[in-house]
This record gives sequence, C-alpha cells and structure tokens, in this order.
Amino acid sequence: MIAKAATAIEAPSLAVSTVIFTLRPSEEGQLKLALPLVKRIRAPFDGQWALPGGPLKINEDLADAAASKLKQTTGLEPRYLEQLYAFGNLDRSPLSKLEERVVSIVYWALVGTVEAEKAIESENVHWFWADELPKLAFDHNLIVQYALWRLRNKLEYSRLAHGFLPETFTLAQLREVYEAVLNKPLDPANFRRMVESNGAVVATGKYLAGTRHRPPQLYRYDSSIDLTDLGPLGEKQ
Amino acid sequence: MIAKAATAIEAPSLAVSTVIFTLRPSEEGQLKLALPLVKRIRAPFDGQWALPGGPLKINEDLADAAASKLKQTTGLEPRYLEQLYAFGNLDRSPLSKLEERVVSIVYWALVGTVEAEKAIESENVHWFWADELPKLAFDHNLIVQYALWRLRNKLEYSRLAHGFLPETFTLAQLREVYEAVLNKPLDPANFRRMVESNGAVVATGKYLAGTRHRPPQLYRYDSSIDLTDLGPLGEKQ
DNA sequence: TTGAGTTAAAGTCCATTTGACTATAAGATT
DNA sequence: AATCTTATAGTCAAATGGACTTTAACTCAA
Repeated sequence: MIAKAATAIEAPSLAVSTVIFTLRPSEEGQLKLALPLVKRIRAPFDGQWALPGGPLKINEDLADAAASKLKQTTGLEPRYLEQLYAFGNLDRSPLSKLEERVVSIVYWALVGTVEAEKAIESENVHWFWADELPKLAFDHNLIVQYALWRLRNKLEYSRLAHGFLPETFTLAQLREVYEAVLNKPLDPANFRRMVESNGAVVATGKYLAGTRHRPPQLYRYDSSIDLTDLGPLGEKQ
Repeated sequence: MIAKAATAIEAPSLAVSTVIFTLRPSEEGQLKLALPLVKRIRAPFDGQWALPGGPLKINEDLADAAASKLKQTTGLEPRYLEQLYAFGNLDRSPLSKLEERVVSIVYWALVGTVEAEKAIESENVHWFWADELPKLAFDHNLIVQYALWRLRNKLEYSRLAHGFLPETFTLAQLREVYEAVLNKPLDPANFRRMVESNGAVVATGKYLAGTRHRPPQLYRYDSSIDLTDLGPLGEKQ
C-alpha cells in the first residue's frame, strides 16, 4: 500500500495465549477446576485479569510459545497441550485503533493436580475457580468458556483425565476427575464398567493400603495409546 | 520482501486459507467430494497446486477473509464456514528464511452441489477429487487431510449435510450425501430411522414426481436448529 | 392392461450399550 | 464381633443400531 514504514500498521499482529486447567480441592473437599490468570498492568483493561499470553516470536513454534507462557506463569510443564482456536474479531479490543489489531492463537493445557500445588502465585498471578471467574480482559471470558466446553466434550472419548492424575491411581480417583470436570456425580459401578471395557486403563495388580475400607486396586493408563484423538494432526502440531 | 526492513523480520505474518468442499457427480454417477485449488505462480512451490488464501488485511475479520478467498476463487458463497486450525510450524515452508515465517489460519467451507456447477474454473483454478490430490505446496496435503477428517467426524452429529443440499430434498439424496462424504454405503431403512429419530429433518408433505418408481417425500432441515454445534462460540466467530 | 422393475417406507429380530439398582467382598474402626 | 465404608461383581430393563423382510406406489415395456 503506502510504503515500508507502514508495514507494522498494515499487518495484524500475532499473540499466543494459554488456558491452563488443573484440579484443586475446594473448601468442601471435592476437586474443582481451577485456572491461573495474570493481572494486566497497562491499557487496555489495565488492572483486570487476563489469560497468560504474549506476542509470538519470529522463530517460535506455536505450541512452544503456549508452553512457555505456561512455564512463565506457573513454573509448571503441561501434561497436555492442544490448540483451541484463533480469535481475531475486529472488536476484541474495544478501543480498536487499527494499529492494535491482534489475532490471538489460544492453546489450552492440563497440569497435574500434584504438580499444581507447587505452582507460582503472586500479586499478579492468581488461580481462580473455573466457574467463578470475574469479568476478564478482552474476550477472555468467552475463550475460557469455550476451552471448558472443549475439555468437557473431549474428556468422555479420550484419555484427557490422565493429564490430571499421577502415574498410578485408583478408579475412585479417576472417577473424581470425571466428576469434577463434568460437574456431576457418576455411578461408581457403571463408571468401572465403562473404564474397563474401554481398554485405555490397565490394572497394575498393586493395591493402595491405608484406607479405612477395602483396599482399591491401582491402575495406570496404557501408554501405547495417545492421550486424545487429533486425527491426522496427531501430536505434531 | 527485502525492502520491508526491521518490522517484517520481527513479526510472523498472518495468512488465511480455505479448504472448500463440494460434492460433484463422478464418471460412475455417484457423488464424490471435490475441492478447488489454485496454481502457485511464484516461489516457493512455483507451479504447484495450493489452497486458496492470502495475507490477512488489517481490518478484515478472519471468517470474512476466508469467505472472500472462497468468492475470489470460485465465485461462490459458502453454505457453511468454520475455522479449522492455525498452522504455524517453523518448517511449513522448506526454505524457511526467518523473514518468511507465515502462520496460516485455515477455514473450511461447504458449497452447495447445485451452486458448485457454476463455479469458476480456469488455467489456474482447478477442482480436484478430495481423495486424488497431487502433492500440494507447503503443508497443504496435511491441511486437507485434517479438514476431511473434521468434515467426516462432524457430519454424523450435526446438520452439515445441509450445506450440500437444496432447500428440500429426498431422504435418498440426503443419504447420498452421507455416503459420498463417509465413503461407504448406508442401509436406506436404517438411515431413514436414524434421520427421523434425530428430529433435525422434517417432512414437507410434498412428493417428488417423475421418478420411475414410488414418489419419495420431500424433506427439509428444521431451520430453528443450527447447522452444527460450536459450543459457546456459536456462529459468532 | 398387466406384470416386471424400482425405490419408498414401515416393521422385525437380535446383539450391544447404558442407566439404575442389588449383592457381596475386604479392609478399618468401635 | 458388629459396624462402617468403599471396592467390585452382577442383574434388569430400556434404548440403540445393524441386518434383514415386507408391503406400497409409482413407471415402463410387453
């Protein structure tokens, strides 16, 4: 169009953000979905909470960028990471001067419940319950809603629950994960039948001792099978 | 390229491409999935076929950009349009000088079988059978594969078939669409039962005359229900 | 005009899946 | 030893889905 000086003005810029889920015990004792947000320290939306993210570097892969935001924000490694969506509406930022057009490629991630206890928290990084978010910056409320929808949908026909659990776990723990994510109680017997018929989870033959009842068997995920079905993309993207 | 100095080197650039599906009758008479490609006229991949696409304009919504590539390439309007994925691997282009880093946000679209007969075709725009593609530019073979996977997955629990059909249609025509997309024969009686129980398709009470057999009833999609389930994103993005 | 050909549309049979529920097992606690 | 609690196994019935049969309603050719 105009000239060289104009390049920055002509092209939309690219950012990568990440919705990071973990499960944490609530006051009442059951697990609930939680996610970290960072406080914005400049306009627009100065002082409001937002998803961790930032501009994409010229020589950085998309998934790497998402994982590195995760690391910066929480100090943790993702147990699962998947692209969610590219958000690029012109009205994402209300004071949309053209120079500020940003397209955000958003990833969503799972971090293990145990690791998440060591997560960084500070003045500017705070963990929220996924169903009790304040009004967030930009279109981030919509983004989290969509990520939640995707998580809930995929949980049932994939091995996503593995992303929250340690290597071995009881079926009750696995069921707790499902109940927390789907936010509804599940019948223990039917859940067992479902898991056993599906084949993704295998018994270890070991039992967890020290409970006040019959010792439950420990299971693990069959590592020969992928965490989820991304179709032709596999793990590559 | 070279002249664009500093800014261009620092930021990856953003392009939008579109995978456009339609159904066309093959030589043997049944419908088959087809898609338009454009011939590249510059390096890299000069002379090879590629998905229609181009840089995102600063004040253009993502979906609008995808639809306008569609219009430019085929002269048609999409009956369905959905974001597929953002492809941004560093090795997408083999001669990856840093200045050339491009992230492509890819959409996929359906165009009606009837409209598609009027589609533009030329030296540089050619329609291919979806399962007989040549080696394409960049990672476009992978992209098409993924789009096909998504189409096939979504067809069964959505109203995507509507995207190929006219306002009213017979159950045999609807079944033909399913058979073409899924690439397998379906039992007519069971298919009828499935469609009727699902509720998305309603009988019009009118019948198609002029066949050499019992006249089939015409159906239409219940317009009160969306084409597909995008969750919280709805039709907005 | 009649019978053959063709697809439409309705229905049957059976194996599998899934939700709701019951029963027994095996530990800890009292 | 009785009781509590969760683990684990099993039952029953409704819903689902594939394979198949039957009858309906049109066209076309003899």
